[in-house]
Amino acid sequence: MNLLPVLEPATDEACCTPAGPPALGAEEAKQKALVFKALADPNRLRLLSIVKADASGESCVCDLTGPLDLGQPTVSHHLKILVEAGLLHREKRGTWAYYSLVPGALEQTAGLLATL
Amino acid sequence: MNLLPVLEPATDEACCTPAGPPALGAEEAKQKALVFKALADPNRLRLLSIVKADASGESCVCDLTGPLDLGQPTVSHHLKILVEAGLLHREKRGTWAYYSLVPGALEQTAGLLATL
DNA sequence: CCCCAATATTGATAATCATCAATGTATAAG
DNA sequence: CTTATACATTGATGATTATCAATATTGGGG
Repeated sequence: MNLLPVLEPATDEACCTPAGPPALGAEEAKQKALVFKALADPNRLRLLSIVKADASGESCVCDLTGPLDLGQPTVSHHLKILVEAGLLHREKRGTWAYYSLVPGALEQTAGLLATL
Repeated sequence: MNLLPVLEPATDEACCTPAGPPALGAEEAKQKALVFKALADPNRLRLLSIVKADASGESCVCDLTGPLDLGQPTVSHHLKILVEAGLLHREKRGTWAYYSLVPGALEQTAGLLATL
């Protein structure tokens, strides 16, 4: 049975750094960029904002085409991008599709910036 | 458009809300999208990460063209976008240009998500 | 002054994207 | 079954973007 070194291992080259990740890998960066790509459009930011501001916590497409000055297919397209980015959740009830914020998704995205 | 079922408790709907902004205006959204546009590229995320990970807190262009598989003009272009977004600071000393994180910029960007 | 190294800018090109018109799909009502 | 409504998908188009090659600019020696 070997004993643990009493002092810090002097041979370790990374003994004093706060040990953040050395850098962002190519694949990791590509993955994180996907979320920011979804946020990199003014109309998509407004969609998130409207859904978030709604008292019921969810909005249907017909409630979203009005505030934005966009056609219905364009709004559907943006909503799909937000769903694929993991920011919105889609639930179909009857003829309507209700979109709501994925709980914690915005906070998790904010966390991505801290762990760059 | 559609009628919502009135099943909610309906107690204290106005008195307890934190009174966040009702929604995001078009101009405000356009402004916020600019920052996320700058973050919506894998190579720019890696640039930020490398600058942040550097022990000295700053990196010159010659330190950034290696890790990324990009030419020098492309790296300069990305750095310019990050500077214009208010995320990086540029300081020229001699022939070299040193880039460093703008203090608090990442945290402030994270805050944008909370105030959507 | 001339030359070299580090970085920035310009111009061109291919790829991605936002938008709309037209069409497709599913569900509810009659 | 037929029709209408809510939403999604497709195809096309104009705009934006990422990248590189070539060139310009800046600053430091000789």
